[in-house]
Amino acid sequence: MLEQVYIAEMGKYVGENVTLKGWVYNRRSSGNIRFLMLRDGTGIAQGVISKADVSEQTFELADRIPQESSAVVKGKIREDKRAPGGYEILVSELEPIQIAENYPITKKEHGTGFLMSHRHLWLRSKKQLAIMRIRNVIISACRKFFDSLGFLLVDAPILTPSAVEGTTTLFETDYFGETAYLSQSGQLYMEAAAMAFGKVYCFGPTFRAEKSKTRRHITEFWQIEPEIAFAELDDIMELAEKFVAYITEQVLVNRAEELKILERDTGPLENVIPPFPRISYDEAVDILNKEGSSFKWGDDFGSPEETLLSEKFNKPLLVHHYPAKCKPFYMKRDPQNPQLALAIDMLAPEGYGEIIGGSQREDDLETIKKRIEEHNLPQDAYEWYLDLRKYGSVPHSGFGLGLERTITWICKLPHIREAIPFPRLLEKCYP
RNA sequence: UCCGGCGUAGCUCAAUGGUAGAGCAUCUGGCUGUUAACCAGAGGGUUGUAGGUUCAAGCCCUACCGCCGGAGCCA
Repeated sequence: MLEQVYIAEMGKYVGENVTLKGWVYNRRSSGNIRFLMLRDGTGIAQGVISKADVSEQTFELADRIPQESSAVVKGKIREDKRAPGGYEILVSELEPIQIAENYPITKKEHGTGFLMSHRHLWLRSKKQLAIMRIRNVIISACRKFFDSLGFLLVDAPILTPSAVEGTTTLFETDYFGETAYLSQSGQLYMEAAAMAFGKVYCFGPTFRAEKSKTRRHITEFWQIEPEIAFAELDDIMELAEKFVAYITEQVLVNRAEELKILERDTGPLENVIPPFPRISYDEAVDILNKEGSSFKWGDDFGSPEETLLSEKFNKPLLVHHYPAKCKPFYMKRDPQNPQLALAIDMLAPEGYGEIIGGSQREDDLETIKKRIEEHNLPQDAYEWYLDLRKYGSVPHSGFGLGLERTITWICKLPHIREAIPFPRLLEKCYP
């Protein structure tokens, strides 16, 4: 019985001889006993090598095999309280696959610049694995949530002919002699899809060439964007609440171990239960001014304002009815007050800022034509978009959730760059 | 793009303007249950680059490059 067993499953094989395959994470020794920590992506196992049990070469190898060497280990599994994880393998054979060169990431601390330039290796460490496992649960939760509500997943194109906003923040690329742009949102296409299928969402990478150099920005990030025909602002506020609560719950239920590795205090996450506080932009401005901020009505919130606001509440915060002038052309104006847009943002707690942005969309043909003009956008690029208002236009609404910002908050990471396997940052595209 | 901080051993950091050090990693040896093991020893440096001030510069000045943080920007 010598087939490969994954470390996470070790406990099922107590007393049996098994084969583990993995990489040397660390090794320790004491006299005639050697301890080899082996990782395989599912966990870390302690291998015990006693001088009496193995050949001289194997014992010698166990003492010298460098960190991150790949190896096949055979031996008997047993339970032992002294082993991290409660189980260990009594090694009878140790077969190296490749002897690693000097591994640059050592057991002591490293600076961020160094780690980022070794991102391909940094991913092997415990915390990075924990983050990626949480990311995976969040992605599954997003899909499960919308699928279970009868939404249709519709993939938006990544190469697009036009900009949703201006053209300053787009990555440009040559498209057979024409200019194409990397998508910064699937939203306009989701509006078309919603008119076709009712309730839809897309889930894919989006790109922004902004020269933003903050802990909240990467140039390539993933968004989940639902769009719903006949839905109004209140409907998507409720949906956004349930959505974020579901994601949080899924992480708490399925990734308790990983949250512990990240030393994440789960108290604030357990509190993420609807209803969330909802305040209007006007009320938000009042709060800011009361806190001594010199923020003026009509401006959009920057990071300091978002942080200040979200720290006033112990749940995600919904802010609605923003001034129309700081929001994009497709948002519907409030019929009660045309100065305002029917827009919402959700700010994550603990100072993590905006994780959701959404709105009810403008559904009147003449109004949206006027908006396109006002924003100096090329009308011909939006002909197909205007068609949606010509053929059975209905009220509709949607929002986008930034995946990496959500991960950053749930894991309480110091910077968004750790929330994605290979972050693309301002002027940095390596590895 | 702007503001601030920092660039010293493979890594993380020390070093009044006066002989460049420590921990980890590496190498050698020791230790029969280690938990980022520990103990002893060894090797490892054109102090980011280019100028300048000074009897003397890792340290002071200028420029450039790089990294970090923040702002602006940002469905």
